[in-house]
Amino acid sequence: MDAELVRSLSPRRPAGKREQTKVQNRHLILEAARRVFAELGYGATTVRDIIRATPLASGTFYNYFKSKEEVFQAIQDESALRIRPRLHEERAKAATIEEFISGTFLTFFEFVAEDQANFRALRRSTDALHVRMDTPEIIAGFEELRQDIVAATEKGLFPPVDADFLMAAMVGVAFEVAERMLRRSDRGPAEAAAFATALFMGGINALPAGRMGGANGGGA
Amino acid sequence: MDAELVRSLSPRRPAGKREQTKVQNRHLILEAARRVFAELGYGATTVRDIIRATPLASGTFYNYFKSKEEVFQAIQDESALRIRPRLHEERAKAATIEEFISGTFLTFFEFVAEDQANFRALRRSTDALHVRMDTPEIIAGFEELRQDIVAATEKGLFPPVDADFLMAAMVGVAFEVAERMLRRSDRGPAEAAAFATALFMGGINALPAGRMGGANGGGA
Amino acid sequence: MDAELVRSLSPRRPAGKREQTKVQNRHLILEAARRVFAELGYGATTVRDIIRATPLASGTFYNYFKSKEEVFQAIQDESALRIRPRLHEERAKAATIEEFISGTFLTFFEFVAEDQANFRALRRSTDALHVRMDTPEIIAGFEELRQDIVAATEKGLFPPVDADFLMAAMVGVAFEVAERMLRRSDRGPAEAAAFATALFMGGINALPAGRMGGANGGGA
Amino acid sequence: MDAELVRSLSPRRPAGKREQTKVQNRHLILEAARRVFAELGYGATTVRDIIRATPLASGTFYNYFKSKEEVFQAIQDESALRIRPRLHEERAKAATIEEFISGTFLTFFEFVAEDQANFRALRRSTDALHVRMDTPEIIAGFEELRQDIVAATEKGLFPPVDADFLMAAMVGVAFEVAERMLRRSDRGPAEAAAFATALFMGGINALPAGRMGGANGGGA
DNA sequence: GATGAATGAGAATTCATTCAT
DNA sequence: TATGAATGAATTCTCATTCAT
Repeated sequence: MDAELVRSLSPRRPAGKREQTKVQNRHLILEAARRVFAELGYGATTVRDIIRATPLASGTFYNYFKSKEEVFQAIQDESALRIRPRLHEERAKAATIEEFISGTFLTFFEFVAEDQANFRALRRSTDALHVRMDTPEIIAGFEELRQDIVAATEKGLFPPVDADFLMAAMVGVAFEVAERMLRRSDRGPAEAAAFATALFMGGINALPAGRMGGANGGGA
Repeated sequence: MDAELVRSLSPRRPAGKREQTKVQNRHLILEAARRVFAELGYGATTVRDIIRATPLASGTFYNYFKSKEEVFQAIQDESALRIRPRLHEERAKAATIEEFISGTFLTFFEFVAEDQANFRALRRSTDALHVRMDTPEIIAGFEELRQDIVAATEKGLFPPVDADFLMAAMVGVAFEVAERMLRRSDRGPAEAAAFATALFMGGINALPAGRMGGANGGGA
Repeated sequence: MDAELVRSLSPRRPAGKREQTKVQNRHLILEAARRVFAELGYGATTVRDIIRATPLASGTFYNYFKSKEEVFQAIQDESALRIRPRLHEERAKAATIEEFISGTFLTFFEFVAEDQANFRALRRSTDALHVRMDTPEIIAGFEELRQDIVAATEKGLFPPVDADFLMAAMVGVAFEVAERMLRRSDRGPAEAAAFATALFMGGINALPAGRMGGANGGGA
Repeated sequence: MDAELVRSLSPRRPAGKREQTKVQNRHLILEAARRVFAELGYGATTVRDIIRATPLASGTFYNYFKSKEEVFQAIQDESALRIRPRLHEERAKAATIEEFISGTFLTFFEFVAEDQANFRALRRSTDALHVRMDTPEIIAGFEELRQDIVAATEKGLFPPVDADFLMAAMVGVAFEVAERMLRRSDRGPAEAAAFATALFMGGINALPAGRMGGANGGGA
């Protein structure tokens, strides 16, 4: 039985000094990276920049991450990990289309508003370059939305839509409207969600039927 | 009469060899850059990569562009310059909401389909990183859409919507659905446009009133 | 008790291998630079030339110096640091003008003779270009001479001279005569110093009064 | 007989348009170079910088000079060419040591004062790097001074000095004091010359005998 | 595991110079 | 002779990564 395993199983060594430092260092790096990405933008940031924003030594970085890509991904995944369950839960408990739609958007916009620093790292205001990294966790989030749509359709909540396109549309609206919201002082998460919800509520019934749908008169 | 003089007076002056080469070289670089960006993705591409994809010498690159950012921007602007007038024209001649909306989306999706190579440069297939560079020309395109919405609203074509959010929503749907479309073999520009149009046609009347709107029961 | 702790407590701590290497590398670079400057002249020397004259990697250079200017300055400062105290001491202990003057020149010319390699870096034998870098340390040396002159004047050792011009004159003679000395086989430090001393000894009393001087009929 | 020769001999083609432009262009380059050297310092200046400061094309530069070194040398030579005859004349007509010495220094300091821009290019105030290029013309000026000293010695004007060291001393004092003079507002050419003259007048008789002197007990 | 200096490949960029126009 | 874009060698410098301590 190896030492690592013993330690992780041991109920009365809840966080050895080593583990604590490890968690702490990882956190230090992630926090530093968040700040640096937000300041320099993803493209211009180098591993050195991140290390410099840290009290740690350069070699230490590589005990935690292989590259800036990996840190970036970790940051994105962390966000996704925090919001995905909330979104899914909202949709799971939705009894109506409206609850499904508005629950999704309101949760998302509220999250973005709380988590601005992070969101801004993706879309840096000061230069023209937007970056979005579709990490496995984020893609899973998209896929989950798609499946929730399919499930809702099967429950008869939704008409037979093209779930793939609908998911894309919701994602596009969510990200793009979120960005506008952050730039405006007259619109908060509630207004943004109201807007997006109304758009989809009105539109949803008019949509051409999707691939998995039943008998329908799809097409343009 | 000397050759130079003759040339400068000639109304159809065939643009001296010098000018011709300049135009040609600029083109050479832009084409090479397009290919390289599509292959390696924006982030991984270096100026050297672009030069290598060119018959030109390294120094020559710098006679035309200062950095890869600048070439990238030039490429994006070029695309925007090609599509913007088409989009605007579609909307200007729209007599109904439907023409406005479907004209915009169909034109956009058709452009993307034709121009795949370019659009793909934004998102390298093999990695998760999306980039979008909002060049002045592109931003102007967004703004133009916003103003066209305002104008249509004033003409009574649209109900009093939040033009900023509506523009953002259309942009988000356009880009995100376009990407899906490119990945799917069962959906082309016509289907994508039909989907997006239906969504907005249904939704538009349900939208809360915008900032410039008249008396209506908007809000969350 | 761990090794690090032991080391840090040890009063004769032999400067860990790391520190040793750092000092050594800095030295390696300075030595190489001295050689290269002497051979190619300051102007023609590149950072690469210096690195090549070193067993180190290119990046290592930049851990120690930012540019060839900085290495050059370090070399000059090092020289100045070695000679300044000697010069000052000579002058401080001078009981007569003659000791002041001859002590300064003899010390300088002897230093130059010992330190030829360095001095020659200022002037490449094969071309016409002289360079002199007035580093802070060197300027401080000039200023120290000026102040020593002022002090000697206040002690009544010197007549009330223009200390600024006198300093300049001594500096000019020192550098220019030193250079001649190095080119001649019939004159060494002793002769050069004798020459300069005689010049200033004879001339000093004839000088017009300086700015800080008392009542006298100076001027041209 | 070649065209160039014919042209240069022809009395009635005092300056064909071609020649005029040539002289003008050469002048343009020299003036631009003077400005740029004064601004950037010799080391940092590139041929491109000089060309940019000119209305001419890059290729044109090479019709006149091979490198920045050559332009620099031309500038220095031009100065030397202007002052050398004046200095020599002063010394040739000197009936006494004093006239020899003071004529030399006053002429030099006046020249420097008039010609500041030029002189400053050599010794750039804003950074630490001094450059002096001993062009053939300048070296000839030094040598001329040495020979004038020898001649004056032979005429019995000077005691039997070490002409080489004396020349060096005068050169050193001239350049170093000139620089101080330019930095001071309370001392002009007259004062600088008075200072230098007094120094050398007093000192000269005390100097050890030189190499070319008669029987003397020179040495330290 | 942490440290941080060394490494050296390679990226960005400049520059003197050429040469077709 | 003037022009100015093209050239590509050369230079500066950064960076991710390693590894002895």
